[in-house]
Amino acid sequence: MKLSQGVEWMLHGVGLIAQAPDGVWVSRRVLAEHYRLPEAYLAKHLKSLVRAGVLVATPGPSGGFRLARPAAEITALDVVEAIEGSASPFACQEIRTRVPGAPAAYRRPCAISSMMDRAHQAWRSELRQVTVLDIVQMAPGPIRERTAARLAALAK
Amino acid sequence: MKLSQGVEWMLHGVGLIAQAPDGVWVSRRVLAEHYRLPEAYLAKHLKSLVRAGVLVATPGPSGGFRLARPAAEITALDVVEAIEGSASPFACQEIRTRVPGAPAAYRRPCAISSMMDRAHQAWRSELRQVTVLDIVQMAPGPIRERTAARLAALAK
DNA sequence: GTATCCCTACTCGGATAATTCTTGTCCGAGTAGAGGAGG
DNA sequence: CCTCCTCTACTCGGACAAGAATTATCCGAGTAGGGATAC
Repeated sequence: MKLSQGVEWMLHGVGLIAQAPDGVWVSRRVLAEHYRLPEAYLAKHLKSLVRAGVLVATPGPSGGFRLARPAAEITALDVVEAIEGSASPFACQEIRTRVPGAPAAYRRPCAISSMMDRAHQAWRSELRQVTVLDIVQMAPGPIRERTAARLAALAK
Repeated sequence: MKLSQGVEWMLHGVGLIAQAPDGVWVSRRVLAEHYRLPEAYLAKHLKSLVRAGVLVATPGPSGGFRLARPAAEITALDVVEAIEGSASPFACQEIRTRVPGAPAAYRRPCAISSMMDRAHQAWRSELRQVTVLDIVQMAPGPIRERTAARLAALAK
């Protein structure tokens, strides 16, 4: 079980985009240089976030990305599932039906599958309780100020 | 994020082994035929469970596997982590330190990493609350009886 | 009939390929802004 | 001086390779049980 490293990139990245002043679009070039990440691969994950409705993109010079909704209304789960998908990591293949003498279709859902689903929901619940705004506010003040100054310089 | 299908195989498989009478060792051949699974690949996962101390193996004719502890003392988490490892699916690479002007080592842990860890712990907590005994007892009675009869036949 | 020995067959364990998914990269379509020319 | 046009440069989006992890397989080391043999 392994999460794509794009999850970390985008959780940080969305936090950065959230700090951009109104009217400023953060391009993937700026994002890549800010975190020293491969720009080409970053594009793939940003595209996923646009598809999921978390970010909005605009082309052309001074184009880039901004949040589709207020930072307080975007949860970490939205970001994670935009990249990883919302499917449970456990894919039940109903191997219990392959036991000789077992019915082809059980009445009750598989207990193991139910347990794994509960665990998955618990995991999602934790991520749903944290918003992008929370992530931004948890960064140390000095760092946040420096970032704000750098983003403001883009609006010139 | 995807779990190995071996997780499903082994959660069911350990449940089957748990139903074996004392002195009966369930071989991987029996297990593979019971669930119609590829025997060779099954071996890999069974080996992981032995390494993790969940199962005990013995070679030779009428050899096989049995539980290393009472079924009530083995949790689903033990089985899952025996196969998938206990590491968090989120591997924080501290990209926050790559931001220009950021300190090389922060005092506080990364907020995003902490959040992902909390989610992982919530996931583990759910799986820790279910024991192998629970899994066995959740199976329908008729199925359980038929399985018990099949396992008893191995002791002849 | 009983004990001993040998041999067969079955078990698990580790080392070795094939396949799928993640990772990584590139180039093309489209657009906004700047600069120059004309009025 | 203002307006319009053109052109450039920058943006995102989709299609295309490389690497890693999972999936799948095989064969060898070792052991317990059964059968034959000797007593």
